[in-house]
Parts: sequence; structure tokens; C-alpha cells
Amino acid sequence: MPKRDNISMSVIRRLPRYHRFLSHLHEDGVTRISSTELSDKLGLTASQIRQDLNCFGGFGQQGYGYIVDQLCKEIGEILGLQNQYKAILVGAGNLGQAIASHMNFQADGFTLAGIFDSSPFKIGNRIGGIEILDVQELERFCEREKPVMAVLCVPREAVNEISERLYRLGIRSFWNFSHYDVAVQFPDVIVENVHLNDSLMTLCYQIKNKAQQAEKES
Amino acid sequence: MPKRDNISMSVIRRLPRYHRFLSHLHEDGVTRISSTELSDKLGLTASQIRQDLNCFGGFGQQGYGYIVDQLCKEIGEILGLQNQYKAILVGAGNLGQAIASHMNFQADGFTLAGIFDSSPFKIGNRIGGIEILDVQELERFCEREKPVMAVLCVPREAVNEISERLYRLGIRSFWNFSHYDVAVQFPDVIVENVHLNDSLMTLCYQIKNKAQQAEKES
DNA sequence: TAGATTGTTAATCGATTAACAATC
DNA sequence: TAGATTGTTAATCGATTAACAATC
Repeated sequence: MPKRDNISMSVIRRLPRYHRFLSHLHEDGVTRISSTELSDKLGLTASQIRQDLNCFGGFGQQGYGYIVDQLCKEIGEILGLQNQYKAILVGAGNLGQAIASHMNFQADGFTLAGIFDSSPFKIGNRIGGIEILDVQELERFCEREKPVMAVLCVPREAVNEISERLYRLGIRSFWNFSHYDVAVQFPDVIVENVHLNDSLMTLCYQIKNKAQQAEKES
Repeated sequence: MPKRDNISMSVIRRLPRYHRFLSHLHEDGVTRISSTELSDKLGLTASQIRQDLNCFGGFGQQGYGYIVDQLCKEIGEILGLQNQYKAILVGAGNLGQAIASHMNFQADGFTLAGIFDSSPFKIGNRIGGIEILDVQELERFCEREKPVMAVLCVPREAVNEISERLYRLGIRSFWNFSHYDVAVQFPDVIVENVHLNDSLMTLCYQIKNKAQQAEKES
């Protein structure tokens, strides 16, 4: 029940953080919080928090603040975490295996339903109770299970081929860990990129920049 | 040799992507490119690309465009990739191991100099030629090697303790994979967060939102 | 030179912050 | 009721886009 229709990605990207903080507050037994207190903890302005929340509805009470538990649940619903969208993971290398075992997909709105790799050394192994299947099984699996999202942990050379194949199998959303941008041209595709290299380079710049600033001041 | 001093993070975060595309173009034997061509490939405006680059200098030639190879190197230098900052990784669980073996730190401006864990089952093992050391060795190691960056792959309960300890050992920058925000209060700390859960939740929202839009239209 | 494309200034757009009336 | 804090409108700030003169 959004009040507005086009919520900007800037707002959306802050919601998981709100959700996380609120769930911790709840765990710690905090029952109510004001936008000002929350803004202190998060390093944002109270104004921004109220603006963000009011994109979706008036969750607070004037003169009182927000009920932690309730607000947390509301944000969870806005994000759609209860949906448990069916996902598959393709590429059970180092990173793929780590993602499969380390992430709590359930808590983030997904169910990991299948893992695929092409290496005979990996096929048949299990990660967190899920068997690694041959990529050749993709077609059969997708027809039966109809997953809606694919985690891409394949090497960059394989990204284009595999993403197009998955598109043909009805998958319209990708969580992409490969070092290259998914190039599926179809307009109805959602891609969330996790470019670890880009993130690391950004950190490098910040370090370099700080050093330069310090140098200049001396 | 930046022309301006305060480059916004919006600009910085686009640089690694430019760098990546240009290095591919270079590999593919492309020698020159115009901002318009580049903007097509990247899904940005030509204006934005020229604005971004001109924060740092005039790297192009009027009437001609940019020399791919040269521009790529310039961006690499802006990012500081040649620095090879010394880094350590703390927490050799699933994710930590994957990061250590999967990432090419060298290409992104860093050298991975040490890996630390507290589990006796892991200490002594090697990841990509680097031995996993006991976290108790941190003090000795840091005094000797003076790393400037730490990759945090520890569970959330440990983040605060470990980050403060690393701060005391002179580390001022963190690449944080733990599900919680690094809370080091000191102002001279640089934190680059990789919140995989947040990313996944954002993807969940986008899927939910698209489904709702489709429903409304029917 | 003519054509192309940059570098840069000005205009627009969107996101954040400030202010305050509404109201619990 | 008085005090507090929201929801919301208006003001500001920053980032993106458009336009064009400079120049290769």
C-alpha cells in the first residue's frame, strides 16, 4: 500500500539498513524510537528518515515516535521479504559456494532451490543440504521449479551465454557477482550487481586520496 | 594532479566501471573512443562521462575522442591502483576464504599480506599460498608488516572488538563484509561496506515491485 | 579548411534538509 | 493541557543533462 508509485532507488537502498537496525533494537528490547534517535545511530538526518518512511505510509505517532517492532515488520513487508522467491545459483566456485552457504536467503526474501555447475568434480556434492546439479539439468529444473531469480557466480566469459539461457527459461532477475555487467538486452530484466572489484578500487581511491590530503597539509 | 579537490563519491564510484570497460576495449584492440560511443556501451550520457573525466583533467582530444589505452591508465592512476597497499584478511570462514582466493587484490591496488582466524582447524592452512595465522599473532604481524587495510569477514558479534583492535594497530581502512556497520568512532577511518544482505533485499523489493506494477496494469 | 568532439558553462532535475503546522 | 514528535510542504543543495564555444 505505497502512497506514491515511483520510489527512488536512493530510498530503497536505505530500507534494508533501517530494517537491520530496527531488528537489532527489537532484539535488545527497545520498543519505541523517534526519528531523531534513529538518525543519530544511522548517521542520517531525522528529516530524511521521516521522508523515506512517508513514501510508504505514516507509520509513526505524533508526539511519540515509532514502535520498533511494528516499523521493522512494515519495512520487511515493503521490501517483500515474506515472498520467498525461488532462486538458483549458477557457478559453484569459491565465491558461489561461499554465497550458497554463508547467505541466509530466507531472511532476505528468497529460497535457494538449486545450485548448478559444470565441473564433474563438483556435481553431486552438497552445499548446506542442496545438491550441486549439472548445468545441463538447468532446462529440466527450471521447467519444473520455475525459479524467478538466478545468482550468477560464473566466470566472466560465461556470463552472457548463461544469462541469455536463463532468460529463455523465464528468469527475469539476476544477482550478479561476475566481474562484468550482465548484458541481457531485454528491458524487463532486473539486475542487481555486486561488483567486488569496483568496491575494492573505490576503497583504494579513498586511501590514496586521504594520504594526498595529509601530505598537502604538511 | 586533480583539477578539483573534492570529488564526489558519485563520480568515484563510476571510475572502476570506466576502467573495466576501457581495459576490455583495449584487449579487443580498440584504440580510440568518443564519449558518445562510451556512453552507449555504459548506459550513461556522454555529458556525464566528460564531466566525470574533467574532474581530473582533460584526457581527450577535441575532434578526436579519447585514446583508450591512455585513458585507462589515467583512471588507474586516479584510483591509485599502482599503490599495492598492504592488506590483511580477518575471518577465514566460507566468505573469507572465497574472498582471499577469488579476488585479484593486485589488480585493485592491494597486496594481501596475511590471513587470520581463531579456529585451530584453520590455522596453518593455506589459501592461495598464504598461511592462515592465529589472530593472536595480529599484534606481532602488524608491528612488523604495517598493513593499512583490513578485510573484515568475521561474524557480526566480533566486528566491534576486532575493528577497534585493528585501529589500535594502526589500520585506518576497512573492507567490511560483516552484516553490521563498523562502529569505530574515530573520524579518520575509511569503511567500504559490502552488505550482501542489503543488496539481496533490494533485489527482492525490485521483483516485488515489478510484479505489483504488472498486476495493476491488468 | 570542414567536421567532429572535447571541455566547460548554464539549465534542469532530483534528492536532501529545514521548517512548521497537525496531532498524539 | 503542554510537550513532543510526526507528516508534509517549502527551501536548499548537489548531481545530471543540455548547450555551445574552443580546438584538434
